[in-house]
Amino acid sequence: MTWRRRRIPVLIDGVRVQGEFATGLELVQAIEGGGEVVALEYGGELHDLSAPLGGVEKVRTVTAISEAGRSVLRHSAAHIMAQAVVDCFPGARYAIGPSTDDGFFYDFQLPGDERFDQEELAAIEDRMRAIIAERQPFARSEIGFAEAEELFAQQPYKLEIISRVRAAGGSEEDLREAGGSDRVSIYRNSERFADLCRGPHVPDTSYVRAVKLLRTSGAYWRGSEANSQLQRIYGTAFWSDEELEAHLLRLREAEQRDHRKLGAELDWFHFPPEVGGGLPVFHPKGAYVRYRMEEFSRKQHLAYGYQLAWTPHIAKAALFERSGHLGWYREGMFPPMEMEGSTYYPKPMNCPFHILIYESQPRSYRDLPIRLFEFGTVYRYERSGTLHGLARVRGLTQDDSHIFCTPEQLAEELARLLEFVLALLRAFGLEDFTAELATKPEKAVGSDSDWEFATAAARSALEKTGLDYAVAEGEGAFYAPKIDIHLTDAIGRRWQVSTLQIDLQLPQRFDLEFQSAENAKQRPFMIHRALFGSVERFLAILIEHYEGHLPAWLLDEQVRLLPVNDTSANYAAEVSSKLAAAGVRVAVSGAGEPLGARVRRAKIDRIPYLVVVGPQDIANGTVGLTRPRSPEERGVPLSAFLEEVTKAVQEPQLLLEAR
RNA sequence: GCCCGGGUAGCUCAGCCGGUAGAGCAGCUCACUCGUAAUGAGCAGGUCAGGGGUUCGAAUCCCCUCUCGGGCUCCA
Repeated sequence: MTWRRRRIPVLIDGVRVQGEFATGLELVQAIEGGGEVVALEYGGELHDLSAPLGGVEKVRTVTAISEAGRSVLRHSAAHIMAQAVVDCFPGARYAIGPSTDDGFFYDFQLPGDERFDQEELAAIEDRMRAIIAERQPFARSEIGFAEAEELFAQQPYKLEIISRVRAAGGSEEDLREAGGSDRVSIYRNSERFADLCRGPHVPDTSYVRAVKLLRTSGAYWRGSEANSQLQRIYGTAFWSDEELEAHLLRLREAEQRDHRKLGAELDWFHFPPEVGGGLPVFHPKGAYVRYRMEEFSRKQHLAYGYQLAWTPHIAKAALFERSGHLGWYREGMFPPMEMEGSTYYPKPMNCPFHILIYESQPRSYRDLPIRLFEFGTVYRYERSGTLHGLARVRGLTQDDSHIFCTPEQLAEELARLLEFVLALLRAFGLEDFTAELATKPEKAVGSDSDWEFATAAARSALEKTGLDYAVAEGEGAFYAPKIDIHLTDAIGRRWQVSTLQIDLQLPQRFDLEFQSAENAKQRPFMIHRALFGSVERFLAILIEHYEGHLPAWLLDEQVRLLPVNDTSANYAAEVSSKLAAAGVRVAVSGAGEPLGARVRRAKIDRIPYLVVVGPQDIANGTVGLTRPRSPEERGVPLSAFLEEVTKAVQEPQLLLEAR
């Protein structure tokens, strides 16, 4: 196909460029920094640089270091890996190989159902480098179904994809996916390797400068256990070695922050096999941190118009039948227990219990909103392979609350709630949040008008806070639109913490009502919400975010006093009792061991304030002070030290005006 | 649950081709009294995850179970 050369100017990233460009490649060669461009965006889609420009007048460049550019680069790296695997394992079948947030993967089925091992990974990586050095072009072409089926005759997974595209036929989306109603697109790197792919790709393999294969795992075809398990290889690729190194460093850092490792090192908790997977026991120091977290939270809730509730860990089957949990959440529940002819279940959620409190007496509009709060421990069956330290457990404590309000109050309650969530999270020193509004999924209960009403309330609450939020269309629970709060930690990882859900189902199932001002029976709205999410998971996030150096107010030991020698012991005791009198939690580590060893111990224990006192301090009325993650400072006057530390270890103040 | 990799002293780990177990740290005892990340010496510490099998002989090889870790979300 030939295209007429164009003389009219093209707008590149908003800048007018004059010239004759048949393809994107020619175009980017004409601009500064064009060598780092891996694809172009026009007509709302990404395109190969090699694609003919046709009548395009406006383009945006996609550079290798942009997020979209990285995805292109990594997707190309995935193809290179597949080619390398096919080279190393003739007869290997390749399934799918997308880019991911941090890299890419590709799934394979090896001849004789072989698995990859570590040395083979290195060999594949070497082979990839050879392919990269060959500068193989990523050549796109479009072929008919029949031709594609012939080309991929030995590739059953590709055939399956082709037949799906073929069957999908008419819909807009499928046409876009497949690049045409009667054709599919393929990329050919060399005579030896072609892959079915929508693209785009970098112009040739040499664009993939820095690549690293990371791990292998099993993965089901199309993610379903009903299908065969394939061998997946994860890798990552960057535009430069420096970027790759920085990424690998970040991975090592993340390992250092692993709350499971730090939890053991700090002696905060562990998971005894005797108790069972996903069931943590908290040791004194870890239990203390929990206690502080929970007490702080309780205090804030009480000041902010919540009432406490307390409910048991198990209940009869009838309650969960009525709530519907036995219908739609049965697989997430622990198995039942029989006693005195009744069947009991450990609770997977607290809501049914709070509803029983609501309906324990007739309610008037004057009573609403009713906000019930509880640290409720729930039990959920999580598959053994999904358990992960405190971040994914089978017994967890939610800082759970259910708010019952009138329809008129809903928007205001949500706005208040969001304000409260953010204030609470900020009190723990967390700052970087985003929100996600999840809307009605295809399979949902409740009327459209209720969904619209609830979703609009959620949206207006989000607008009010000014928080950045994304809308996840159709991602809501079947019974509720929800707002999820995500937080970005110190090394850029995203965690979901709080969740706010507007329940459209339970008030109906339990036939909840209140007496309105017009003396009519009306149904209340119900909001579920957890701010920490779960205490366990939130603690895990704090540990990883702070690398174990949690804010002092949460710790059972805020100051450790180290007398240099025994003659300093009395002075240390004096300083210690002054601190204790001021409400500071302090311990003394006497001169039984050399000072260096005791300092080391205190640092490993991550005690925020380290205080060394010796003869010079006795003479001058001073202390030697090491603040969190700071160098030591000698000769700090005792009074100044007391004032500073007493202030620094204080719990955060009340967050919001009480209501 | 499934795939892969582990499980040796409280912790971190060594232990080859099968010959019946070793280090550092932690612990205990004694000495040392010290100014910011390990003072020295001594002592004690093990059903090599559990069970079965092969073998003259198993931490080591084979099978089963338990348990821990990496994945199983990203759809050409």
